[in-house]
Amino acid sequence: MKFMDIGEVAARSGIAPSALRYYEQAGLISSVARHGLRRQFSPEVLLQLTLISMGKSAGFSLEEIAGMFGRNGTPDLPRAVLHRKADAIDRQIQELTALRDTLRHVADCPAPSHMECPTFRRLVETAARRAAKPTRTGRPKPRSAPR
Amino acid sequence: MKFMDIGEVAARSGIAPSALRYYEQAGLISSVARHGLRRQFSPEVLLQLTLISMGKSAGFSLEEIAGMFGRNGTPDLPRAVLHRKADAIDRQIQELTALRDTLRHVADCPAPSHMECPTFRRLVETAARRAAKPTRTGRPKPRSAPR
DNA sequence: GTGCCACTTCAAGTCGACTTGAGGTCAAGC
DNA sequence: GCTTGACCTCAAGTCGACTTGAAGTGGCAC
Repeated sequence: MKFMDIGEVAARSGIAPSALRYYEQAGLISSVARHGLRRQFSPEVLLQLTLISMGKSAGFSLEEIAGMFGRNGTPDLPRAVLHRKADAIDRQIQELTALRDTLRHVADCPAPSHMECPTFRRLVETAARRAAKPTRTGRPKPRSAPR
Repeated sequence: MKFMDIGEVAARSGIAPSALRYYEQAGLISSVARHGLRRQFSPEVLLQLTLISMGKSAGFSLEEIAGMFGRNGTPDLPRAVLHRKADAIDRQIQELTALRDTLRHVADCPAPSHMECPTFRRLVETAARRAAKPTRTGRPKPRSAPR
């Protein structure tokens, strides 16, 4: 029965209390009880928060994450949907790989202007072709600087 | 000398004219001339826009992207910085891979509650441990829904 | 030469994901 | 029993990345 109040969850997860309240309101996590006014969280929530962080860094919105992992943190979607999400992530990994390779290439390529380097153009054009594939399910998103 | 005006760039790149003006203002792209009031873009810009899209889907902010690829689209950063960016992307690929594997696991695992499945917990905890590594350079970011 | 329409600028609005601030509550230690 | 400090709620603010709207401009087809 060792429950944590929001400050401890924040300390253990590295997520601000205000964000945790926001997540609760959004239905991503839930507190198991109150001690006076204070929310009490079960240790379980830390695992859920890890899942949420993973989803966020994958570029999913909180709404999408809520869709993947129900309020209790365990996904209750049809297998097919989950596999489609996984496929979307695979495509994103492809894109990231292309970007990483492009970056490493330009770091090492001695050509004066990369725009004229055939290897560079090939890397970018290949990425463009892949991105043009009309298989968009999970999508790229902006980031906001952590404050 | 075949320059394009903004509508054509938008059509070819799939990026809205308003966004292209915003990018120009942010110093991510530049028009080569004006035809009356109208901006004229060189075909080069399409490659730059691909680079920008890649960066965005990697979770970089426009400012970071502007830092990676100068106004002319070719990076002019020290090699070390570029390699560090690439390393950050590598870490993100790791995270995405973990999330994908977790998703595929829950799709196929017959356990009634994933929270009690040891494989599930191991996957998530491994990801948590990796995320806890204090090697943060490139960071995860939220996404806004495409409209 | 006139009308159309794709462009232009600039200010304001929107959206997601939080944070901040004001004002309030309450359990625990003294 | 009183203070303290960690929590509470609710409204408003912020930030990045755009979009929208109003009002104007100018090349080109007719």
